Amino acid sequence: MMVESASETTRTTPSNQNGVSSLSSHSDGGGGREGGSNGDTNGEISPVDLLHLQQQQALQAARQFLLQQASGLNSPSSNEVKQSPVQVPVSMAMLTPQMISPQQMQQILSPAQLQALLQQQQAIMLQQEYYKKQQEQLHLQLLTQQQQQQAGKQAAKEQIGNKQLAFQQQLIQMQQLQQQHILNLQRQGLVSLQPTNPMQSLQQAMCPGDLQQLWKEVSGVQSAEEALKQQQQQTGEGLDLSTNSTSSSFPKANTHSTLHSLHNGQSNHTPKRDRYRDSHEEHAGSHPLYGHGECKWPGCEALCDDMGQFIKHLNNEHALDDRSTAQCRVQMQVVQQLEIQLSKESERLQAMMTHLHMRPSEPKPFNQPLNLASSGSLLKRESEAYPEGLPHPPTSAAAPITPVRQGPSVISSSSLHSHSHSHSHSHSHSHPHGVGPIRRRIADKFCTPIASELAQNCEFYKNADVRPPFTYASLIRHAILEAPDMQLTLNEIYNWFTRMFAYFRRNTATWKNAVRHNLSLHKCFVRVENVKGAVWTVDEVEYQKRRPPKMTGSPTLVKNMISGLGFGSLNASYQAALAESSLTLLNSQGLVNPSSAASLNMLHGMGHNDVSSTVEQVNSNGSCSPTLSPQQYGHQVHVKEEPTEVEEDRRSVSLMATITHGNMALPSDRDDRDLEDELPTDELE
DNA sequence: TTTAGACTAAACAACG
DNA sequence: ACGTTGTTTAGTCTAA
Repeated sequence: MMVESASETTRTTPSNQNGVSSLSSHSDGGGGREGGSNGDTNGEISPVDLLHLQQQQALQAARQFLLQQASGLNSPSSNEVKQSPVQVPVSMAMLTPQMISPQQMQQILSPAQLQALLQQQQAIMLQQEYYKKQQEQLHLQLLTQQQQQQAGKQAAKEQIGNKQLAFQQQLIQMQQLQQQHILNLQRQGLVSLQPTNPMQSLQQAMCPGDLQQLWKEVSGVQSAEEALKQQQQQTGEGLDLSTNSTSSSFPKANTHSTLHSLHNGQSNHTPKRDRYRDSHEEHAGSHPLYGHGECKWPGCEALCDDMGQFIKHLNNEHALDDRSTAQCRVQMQVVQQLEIQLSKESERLQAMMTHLHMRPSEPKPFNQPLNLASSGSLLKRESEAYPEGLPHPPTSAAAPITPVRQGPSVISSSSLHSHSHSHSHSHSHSHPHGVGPIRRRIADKFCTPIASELAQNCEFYKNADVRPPFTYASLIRHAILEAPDMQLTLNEIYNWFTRMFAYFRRNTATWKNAVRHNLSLHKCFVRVENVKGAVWTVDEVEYQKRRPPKMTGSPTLVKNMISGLGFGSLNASYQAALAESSLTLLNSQGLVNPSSAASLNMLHGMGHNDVSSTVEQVNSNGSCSPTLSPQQYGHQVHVKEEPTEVEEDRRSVSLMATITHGNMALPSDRDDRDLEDELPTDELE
């Protein structure tokens, strides 16, 4: 029967996550918009080969790096990350804002940039070596101190212990610094190849609030240690262990670091050079987090003589706590970014080679990363619908395209999220039922890819009673396109709403009325008489006709949004936007089936020549009138007559949106159909 | 200030 | 008679 607000989720809604408050900081950076940097490679063979080689090198390096990073995620406790008490907000903070820009930035790495990235990775390796050497020195110092201790007996025990503590904390700080530095370099490599300050580029890539939150979690230990170290420096040698354990204002982290240090100290009697002799033991009892005699936990590198000691260390030092959880998240992010970059670069390579009529050396082994396989149903279907027979239309089309008028899809949903929430929140008072109007303009203005946004924040909307920042029309369209046959009955649309959004599990009469109203009002929704009854489909052409071209590619808007997101380099950002648009076009065009090429052309003929609308049109479905079989057309009852209307959400689906489904901080993202069983709402039709 | 889009509310009709 | 589905109109709010 009715979907009578079955589960009135009364959980506290993190409605106002104080994220980025204003997108519209009117700081006109005034940077010149430069065209896409990736020029055509229609030169001779040698540059082409060079490109190819560079791409291959980049892929190889990324692959290796990815493997290293991914192996670090196989921690036994990794599955328990979701137990974080602030699961939804934290995951949101992780997923949404700071993920967008670097990932989309990385799409535009030119071959030269790729090479620079390679060099940076080599630099990372060198710096890792440097850190390791420094750590070794520290270990050696500790070792000599221990020997001195034993020689000097217990007279100066406390004092030496303090020295040891200082060294140990120095060591830990070094490790933390190393981890942080590596992360920074990675992000820097993904975001910008300019040799700027790592933290600066990191901040460019992430929203300040989230950056702060993330690093607050991750570097909690470090900050504690820094405080401790400062304390030590101030008090000289007068800090004893008791003081250490009692005076710290970071009890948890401090306890951890102390244990950590002590543990390191205990295992110090095996110098690093000796550890390499025992490398054969590591293979006896292999553990993904154990290698070369040390703990591979990010930022740890504690020395463990054997597997048993390592297991002990793992259980003691890396148990399920906030710190481990935070580190896990960071590692997850690293892996995600690398995976995304890998897939992007693979695709780019494929496109380049196809464009140059070269045969791929390998049949796209990394074209579909693992996480992509477990993505949302819509995108999964789209990826499954990848036309193998087609000569990969993106390749020839994407490279020459200079999407000058492209709306900044690169900005997309990142900062929109919290903004929209606060927005709808601020207006909910005017509606007695708490059903504030969906702030359509938000999604419209900022070119939110609804698929991306939904894919990213799927779990959030499912659980939090937060109004999604999309119009009813876009939501309905998304629901319909997500359906297996791209058609839904009204009741199924209802169910999709209640399934996907906790917000729509109450005030059913209101929003259902709105859904029906939208279905009837908008010409893009076509009612089709089916065997079982009436179903609703989406007419993509009509849907695309609804958008006004006025906003597309507004330079001031682009600049505002870029500056509002805190991008440091406007040129780089804009190039990223340009390349993003072309790349998303590339990505989504790969999903085009032959029949949709006509609609594509038709759209161009209709004057919708901006890339974004084309991309959305293509990616959302692939055919103009989705899945209308001839007899369905024959039974079509009613075609509404509606003047052209405007609708938001015609952007591209970025692959990264699907990547985030692999986020393990979130519950496994099953198919939507599976979720229907969970909800006590009506599926009884 | 005007205008257009989106939302809410409601009336109404058709249908099972 | 009742609930669902679908259409239509009116009013309000917001942003351009």
